[in-house]
Amino acid sequence: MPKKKAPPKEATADRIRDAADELFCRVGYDAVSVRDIADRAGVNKALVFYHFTSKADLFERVLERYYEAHRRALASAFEAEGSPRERMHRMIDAYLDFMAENARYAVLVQQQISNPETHPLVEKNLAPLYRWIEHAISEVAPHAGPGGPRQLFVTFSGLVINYFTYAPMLARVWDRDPLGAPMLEERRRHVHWIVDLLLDDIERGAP
Amino acid sequence: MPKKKAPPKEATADRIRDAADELFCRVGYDAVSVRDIADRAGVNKALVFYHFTSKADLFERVLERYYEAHRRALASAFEAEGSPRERMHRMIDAYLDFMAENARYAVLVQQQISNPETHPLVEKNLAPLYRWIEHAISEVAPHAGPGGPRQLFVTFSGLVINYFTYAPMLARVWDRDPLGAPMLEERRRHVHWIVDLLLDDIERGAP
DNA sequence: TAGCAATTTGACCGTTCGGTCAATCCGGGC
DNA sequence: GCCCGGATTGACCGAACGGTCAAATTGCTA
Repeated sequence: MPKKKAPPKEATADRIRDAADELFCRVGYDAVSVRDIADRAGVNKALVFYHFTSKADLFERVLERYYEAHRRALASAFEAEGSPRERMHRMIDAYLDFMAENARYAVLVQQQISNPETHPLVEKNLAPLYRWIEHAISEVAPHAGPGGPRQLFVTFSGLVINYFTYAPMLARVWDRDPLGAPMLEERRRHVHWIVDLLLDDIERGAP
Repeated sequence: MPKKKAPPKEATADRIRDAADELFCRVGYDAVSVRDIADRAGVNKALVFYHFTSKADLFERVLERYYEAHRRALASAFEAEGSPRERMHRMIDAYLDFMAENARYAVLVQQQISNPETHPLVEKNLAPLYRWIEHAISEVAPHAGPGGPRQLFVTFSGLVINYFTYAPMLARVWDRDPLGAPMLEERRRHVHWIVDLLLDDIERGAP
């Protein structure tokens, strides 16, 4: 019975990557040391460099998993049947669900986008995803200009992701947990309300 | 003739703070060393610790200047005369102008908000500002719920600030400079278009 | 010109960083 | 029992970090 020769071996690399995931998301890339990651994973620091070539490589692996999950969530929501407007609403729901499940990802992606040092990674992973979203939006808002897909992409994306990046501060300003079910539902209804208002006005021939 | 005894002395601390400003905004707090700051300011590293008690203190000074300018820009725009809707539009214009002039501030503020380590600073500087904005919004959208000031605050704020945090990536995805005058104007019209649509629907008694 | 205080400097400190390496551990096939 | 290759370890490296300090410089007043 030729068993897999590495039942716990893959699990070790996974544990390291999971530990890195949580720490990177919580305090950012620079503020986390490889020692921190190894400690949290319960392994020797040198083992991190056995399974990953460098700290930057480990970071890329963490990001790639998120990017791929992000892309799959949006694509499956948008590519199913229904009117363009229905598919847009479904895509926004999928984006909200994905962010609610991976709240820490919002911080990582904002860090990535705004840091010029990591732009090769952004170009490889995020830019194609965002080109695809902009294309999807152009199905419901075909015209260029202030109401066109270029601006709507930033707006729709910000409506969702900004809520999660603001969440730590909102928890202090409000008296309720912004990531709890009631507030998430309120946000969801808010975003859909806006999307419908914008699409209504665009169908009406504006602006 | 009793001159000021420090014509270039204040300028030294200012040069250090300006150098720190640019570097912190460009690559973030952790990725900048005190040596980098001193080199860019053209002074000895020890001089940084003569004028500021620590690297963290220097960072706070940089942030405070932005927070204060941010607060003044919004307050003067909103507190002048006009209907609530006019004042809301003016406030958004002031926010856009402020961000266009201090594009790097958007990155710093997002970093601050999403990093739990710096929450004492956020509580002291940002939270009061954001409480004030939410109160201002409640003048034009008094009702709670999905169309209420709580959600509108996140939305309006994100409509503006997210454009600037995304700018480095948008410059790669689009073929035009998102911070150039034409695209900034397109964004401005886009945001005002949305604000009017939302306020129209709220006045109509929704949602 | 002497003296004093504020400013500026270079040399230095202990710590932590990312990364390397030889040595050890361990389970499966002969 | 032995060996072998992948997995794991502790010890170690040079570099860079934030921060300190005594000494030197500067500019003003007497």
